[in-house]
Amino acid sequence: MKSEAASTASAAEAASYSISELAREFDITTRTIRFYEDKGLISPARRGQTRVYSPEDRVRLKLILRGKRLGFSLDESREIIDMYDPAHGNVEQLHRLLQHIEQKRAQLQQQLRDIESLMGELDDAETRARASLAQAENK
Amino acid sequence: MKSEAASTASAAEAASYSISELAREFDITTRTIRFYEDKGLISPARRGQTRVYSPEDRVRLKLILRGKRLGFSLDESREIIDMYDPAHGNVEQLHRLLQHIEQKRAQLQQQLRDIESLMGELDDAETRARASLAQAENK
DNA sequence: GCAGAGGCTTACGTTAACGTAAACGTAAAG
DNA sequence: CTTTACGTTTACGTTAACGTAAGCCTCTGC
Repeated sequence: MKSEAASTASAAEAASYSISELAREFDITTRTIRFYEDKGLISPARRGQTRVYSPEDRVRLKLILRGKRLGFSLDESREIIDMYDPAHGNVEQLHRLLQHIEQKRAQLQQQLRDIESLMGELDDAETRARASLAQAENK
Repeated sequence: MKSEAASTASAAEAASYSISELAREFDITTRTIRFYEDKGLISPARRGQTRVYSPEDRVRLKLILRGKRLGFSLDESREIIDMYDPAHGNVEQLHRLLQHIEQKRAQLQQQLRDIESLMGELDDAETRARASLAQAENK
């Protein structure tokens, strides 16, 4: 039997991760992970002094990093993560949440358009570059 | 006859823009535009001291802002803009350019995947929020 | 002739997102 | 028993991307 995930030994003991394990997996530094905790984006458990990360913590980290790839600030990523929580109390807050979701959707749609046009331009640039290359070779 | 674009009077006099015109159009400050110039992203002409922006300058500005929406740094945007220039000299540079284009494409594809998943999660979040709302209303 | 309305330069200030380093604790390995 | 590996806190440093403000031209309308 192959060794299991990271720290789980036998049955269903809910895997946990050390800070350096996560750092390695996502190619970031431990400093970065602690920084995110400082900013209130993750709240790992503690065994004594040492941080112990749950699978949920790991998912949060993933969401943060995905946000980064999309150019989101940590505050924006926090907002998005909060949309996931079942913690939205009253009706007014729910309405605000829905508005917020709509805004994010609009932003993502703009990004889609931006990517589409940029992709086209990259195609053009490649075509021109290949043309220049061809001309350079048989000159 | 309706008044033409910004500063062009009669025939084909190649429109030009003042810094504040561009600032208004793109909803940024003049400081920001000058900052981009400082960083070598735009190089407007001068009439005396005053900056005079051509349509090409305006396009560059647009590209920078699109880059920002995609989370690019100014350096990255500069690289992308440079891909457009017909200034790639020798063969080696052309090969590097092609590699660069491929990298950007890969990055954009990752962003596409990220947007897709985030969109799906926004849908889920909306569904849950609407469910909570419905339950709150007929409780 | 002077008050605005722009425009310019120079320069210090600010925020986000970490980097870097010091100084210390602890547990397993040789 | 002392490396070695990993963990912790605290704190100052750094870079990008502007914001903000001061001080100074210059043209246009009244």
